[in-house]
Amino acid sequence: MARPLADRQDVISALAEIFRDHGFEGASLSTITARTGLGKGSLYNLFPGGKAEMAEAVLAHIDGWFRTHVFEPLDQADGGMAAVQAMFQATDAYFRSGRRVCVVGVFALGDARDLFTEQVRGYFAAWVTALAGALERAGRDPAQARADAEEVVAGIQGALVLARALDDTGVFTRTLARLRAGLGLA
Amino acid sequence: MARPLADRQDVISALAEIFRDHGFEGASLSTITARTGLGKGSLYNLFPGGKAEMAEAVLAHIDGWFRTHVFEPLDQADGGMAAVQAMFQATDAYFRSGRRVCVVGVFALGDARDLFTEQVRGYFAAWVTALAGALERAGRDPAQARADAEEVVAGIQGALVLARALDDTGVFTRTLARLRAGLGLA
DNA sequence: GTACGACTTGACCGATTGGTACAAGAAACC
DNA sequence: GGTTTCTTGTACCAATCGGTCAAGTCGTAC
Repeated sequence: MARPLADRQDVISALAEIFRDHGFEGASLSTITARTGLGKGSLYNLFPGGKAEMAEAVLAHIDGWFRTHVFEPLDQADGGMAAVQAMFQATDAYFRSGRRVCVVGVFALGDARDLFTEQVRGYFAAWVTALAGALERAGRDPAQARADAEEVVAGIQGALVLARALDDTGVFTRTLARLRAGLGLA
Repeated sequence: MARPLADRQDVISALAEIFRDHGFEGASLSTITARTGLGKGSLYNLFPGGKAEMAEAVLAHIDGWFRTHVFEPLDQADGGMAAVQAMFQATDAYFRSGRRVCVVGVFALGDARDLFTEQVRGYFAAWVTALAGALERAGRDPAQARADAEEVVAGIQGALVLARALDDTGVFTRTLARLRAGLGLA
């Protein structure tokens, strides 16, 4: 146990970018070894479960990030819209205004969904629920709050698809602004 | 040249469903032969370019469908909103209320985007442009029309992601209704 | 300095990938 | 029936896939 355990987090971050760019099937072990700089042995030492465990770690990492930076602030929101505003800012920063794409979204559309059903479902469900809760506390009736929340989350995901397809980050920025405006935010 | 050319269209339709379910990388030739019922020989006879040509044919097929059923009606719209209404209906029918996912969207997020950049870009660009045009003729100023069009197309794509992730077609139906309402439609 | 053990490496494994070659089969004309 | 033309299944190919593992490397403890 000599080693300082090093950089599991760094590896996971690198893996996240790889899965983001190539999807689950598209990320071959050779790409992974090339872009992480680690040999297969090291990878299987860190993730004995292979690619599936790597992807799981990435999903857990993302889930953790969103939980602390997005979901929990929304959960703790009092009746104001500050947390919702903050969510938009965090989202824009995280996705780099549409230059980055959502790994969970990529998995959701691809074959990988069947392997990670629960984590994919959980991520989006948590997001919608947290946002709906905050909107409800801000005065909307429950049904409206949920509908608005779904529209925002779907809008963000769709904007990512469009931004990537058109190779135009403007779409993402504009859509985010429209969604914000739709909730009555400046 | 004896054969009546048979069923290329049928094969393309089957291929579309395969790529829809598995993405480009995920659709292996063995799945394709299994689900189309055709041997490799037949497939390479129909599509000498292999998987790439199959995907291209699928994209072209989809593009054709949307052109005749969505884009052109929008282009020919007079000042009314009937064509926009029709678009929503056609979209809901095509995506089976979210049970089906958008092949072009799947390609856009995955590795395949780099192989089919132009077709992916073209599809979404045509959709946004056609819708924006119809909205503009219905009285919106150009910038607003384009923003609204982007929001609708992004919203649809995002709703597909969400519906698939949550395994809940309700999300798709509700989002479509909200988007319609946002344009002032009943 | 030596022994230990966590970590890394890269050759190697069988399975599967996309793609090719080709012989057998089926359909239309004579 | 014979011939020609096209279509089909299948055996095969090199390359690559995800994954394994024996052979090391190297920092630390003694």
